[in-house]
Amino acid sequence: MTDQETLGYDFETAEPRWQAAWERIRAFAAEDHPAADKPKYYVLEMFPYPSGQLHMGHVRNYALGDVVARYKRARGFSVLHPMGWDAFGLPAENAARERGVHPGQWTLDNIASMRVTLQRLGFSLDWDREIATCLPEYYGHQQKLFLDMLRKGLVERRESSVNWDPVDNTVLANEQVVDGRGWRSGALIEKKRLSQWFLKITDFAEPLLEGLDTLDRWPARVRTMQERWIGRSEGARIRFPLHAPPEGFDVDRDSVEVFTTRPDTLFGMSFVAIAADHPLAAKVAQDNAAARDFIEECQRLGTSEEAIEAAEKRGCDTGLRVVNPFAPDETVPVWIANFVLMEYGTGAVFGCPCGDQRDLDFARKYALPVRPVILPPGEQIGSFAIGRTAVTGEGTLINSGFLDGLDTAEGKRKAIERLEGMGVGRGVVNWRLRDWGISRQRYWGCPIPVIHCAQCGAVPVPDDQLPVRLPEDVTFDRPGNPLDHHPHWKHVTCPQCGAAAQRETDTFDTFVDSSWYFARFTAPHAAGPIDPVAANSWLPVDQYIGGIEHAILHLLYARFFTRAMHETGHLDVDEPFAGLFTQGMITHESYRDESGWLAPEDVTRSGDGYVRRDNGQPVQLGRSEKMSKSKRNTVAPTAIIERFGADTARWFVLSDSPPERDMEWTEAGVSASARFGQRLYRLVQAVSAQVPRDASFGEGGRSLRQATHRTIVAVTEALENFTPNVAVARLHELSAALGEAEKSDEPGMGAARREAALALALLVAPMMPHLAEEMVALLEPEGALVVERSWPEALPEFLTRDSVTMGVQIMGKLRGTIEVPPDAPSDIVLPLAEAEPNVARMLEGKRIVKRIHVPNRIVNFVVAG
RNA sequence: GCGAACUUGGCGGAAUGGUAGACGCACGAGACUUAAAAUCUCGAGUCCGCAAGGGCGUAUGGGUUCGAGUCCCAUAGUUCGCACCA
Repeated sequence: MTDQETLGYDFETAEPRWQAAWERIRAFAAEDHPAADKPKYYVLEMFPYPSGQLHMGHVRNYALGDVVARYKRARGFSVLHPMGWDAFGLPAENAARERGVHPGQWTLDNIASMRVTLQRLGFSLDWDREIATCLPEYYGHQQKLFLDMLRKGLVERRESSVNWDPVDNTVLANEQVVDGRGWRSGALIEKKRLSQWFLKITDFAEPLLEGLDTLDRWPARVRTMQERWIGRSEGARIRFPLHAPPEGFDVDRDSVEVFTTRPDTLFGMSFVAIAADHPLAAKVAQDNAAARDFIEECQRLGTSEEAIEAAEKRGCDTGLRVVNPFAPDETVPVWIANFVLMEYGTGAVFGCPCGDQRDLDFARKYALPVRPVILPPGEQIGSFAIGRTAVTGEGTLINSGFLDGLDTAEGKRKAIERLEGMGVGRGVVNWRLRDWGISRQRYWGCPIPVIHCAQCGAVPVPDDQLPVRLPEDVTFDRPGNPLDHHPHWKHVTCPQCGAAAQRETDTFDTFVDSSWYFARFTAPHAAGPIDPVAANSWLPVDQYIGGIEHAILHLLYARFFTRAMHETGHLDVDEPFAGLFTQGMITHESYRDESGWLAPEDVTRSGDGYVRRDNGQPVQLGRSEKMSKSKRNTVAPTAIIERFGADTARWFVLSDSPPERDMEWTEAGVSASARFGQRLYRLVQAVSAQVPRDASFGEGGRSLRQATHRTIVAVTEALENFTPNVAVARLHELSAALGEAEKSDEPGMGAARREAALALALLVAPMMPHLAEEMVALLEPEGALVVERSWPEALPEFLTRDSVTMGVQIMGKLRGTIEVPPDAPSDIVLPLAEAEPNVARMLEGKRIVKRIHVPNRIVNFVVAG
């Protein structure tokens, strides 16, 4: 016997039936422009990468978005809720190399099967607006956007470093570098300089930072993370001339410019450190074998900041010395250090061991001098010494010549003033944010629409030749970029002079694809990239929903791109996402035995533990963690839909955990959700069978009506607050009240039950839309579809309470409760509280010092003696 | 390493600074049943107590407050991000 044969509600036939009914009336098609008589609401979930199978994380993400979309539609908004595919990327190329499938075919097949799953889940999506970034109908417009930015001066070409695998002769992504080695070849990777395209996001550093203040419906932590990422800091650039330069070096030409946020500590400088890829380091390395080896070693760390920062702090003395402008008699050594980043500031820092922990560690390691220049508050100048801990806070400057006695802020000001007066430095604002390198040496991405000509340089592909299409006939039988190997694709003539020229064979970073898709959704069939009228009327996205892992890069790139599209005349908005919600992961227990990880369907509960289904042998239970293929602790949405139906899957992912937190997937939880759906159906069946449609309310049923209308308020509030788990709890309570009412023969209870049943149906609809339709069809067979109905309204007369229960505390500890009328004044409440038997007993022999009464909430007696 | 966050019964979690543990899961007892499943009813943080009631309790240690899960400081553990995964 299958699960559903024992059940009353047959989701297997009902779900497709209602999906067809919605389709028939095109219930989810958005207007080209939001209807004039309705407020607009654009709800968007981060579109998926078509990896092959929809996973539970997607179900949670899209179920959340669908709750918002359906709720807002019921509240009378003109809703835009589209879906598409982030379809370019490395996994398709990996599949091509590993299995010989063409990346395009692999991707389109994946899209086809994932679309079916999304549709079976019954999401209220406007499928007419579907886009896939790997199709020329999408990426051609992206090429146009890029060229517009190029013409506007927002694009630059310059050199930067990549991870190079010398065995596979290919560029590796950071995630393909494992412990400094290529993931396939195992070769030690090297840094390699390549000419690449950059989008000048740093031009927008200030507005991107300031714009964060306007995003009041973003999680504070995401705003903080972006703020830190952009990293505005005030400080100084200081130029140190070389002291007694060796042969071939020049005092000024080879001087070192540093950026510092602590110019006040310049008197404590004991070394200067430069990045391994600093030009001066390269120059030193020409005839310094030790430096050469050290630089080579640094390059093996790869390009990821994480690897560089986590590595042991090491350095190599170049033998050069520079002069401290504040102490011209002193010179300090110049070191190459593996913790200095070329990308930040000037690629060089001065080391003040007193004021910076990293500098102090470095100085101790290489026996460099440590001069105390900051006196922390409460320390005495005579006894203060620096041990293993630097003074990273503020203090009073000491041993610092003209800065002596000043505090940190004043010291910075004076130091900069003096540096500027001497002409060796100036106060500057520095940003941590770096320009966005968008060139990728890969096939499965959007071609960069540029032609390289020996005479004319980098020439944009003329607009009328767009899109530059990816060639289909490519091979993956050798490493490197197939576009580069292709027999004729890159060989073209220069659009300007007609001479033989070469196409750019790099493609865009896939983050470019996802930086404007929300705008394309507003007019997905427009002839140009963006229809400004549609974009300006639908944007910004009112509610954007996705994973916290995108808190920085994707969201920052999209914010930048929107500003860049504004500047190139494609739209008039600056911030793409007015509201942001970041949802947590789905986790599951993991199981293993000596043969390795086991899938949930291979194990079963037995007593206190788990055993294998096939041989009954006990299984070790691992902790609950993110569903992943490697741990085999995944649960396929398709399997759940088949066994329990879409509504159960949706209900479960929404029910237990607050959506921003991780949620644990459990078998018991899913079946509980299925049971609740059946319970609702039975309750409504009973009402439909027992209560005539024209039953009148009369005097009875007030308590059920109160429960109904309070639930309407509570569920509405929960959905507005993005806490569907709380809505679920309140709906459980209303269903319990409705079940209880079946036993009552109060006159008027029938009508109250009908009212409760209909409210239940409408309130669960955003979460379980198919079941809701079924429930309403039982109650009102000729009535409108739920998707055409508006959200229920609570009647105020049922929201008032007859009495409230208040806690009574003594010294903040609960000693009893009292029943009082709502909003009862202190002269009624306090005597009642004091008279409560247990309270009275505890108050005996004590003197009440203070009586605290918070109406409807609490009474607290402070006592003495 | 740096940045950001999270931590409440056996489990998921609820709680405008005001009765901690709503709601659900798992568990136990009972009803229905030839039996099981399903369904329904009741119970339950923990310790002491026959009970009434009391002690303790929201990761750990401190602080602010009449009152702290909630605010502040420190510590621990876990998670996310670190610019070529998406």
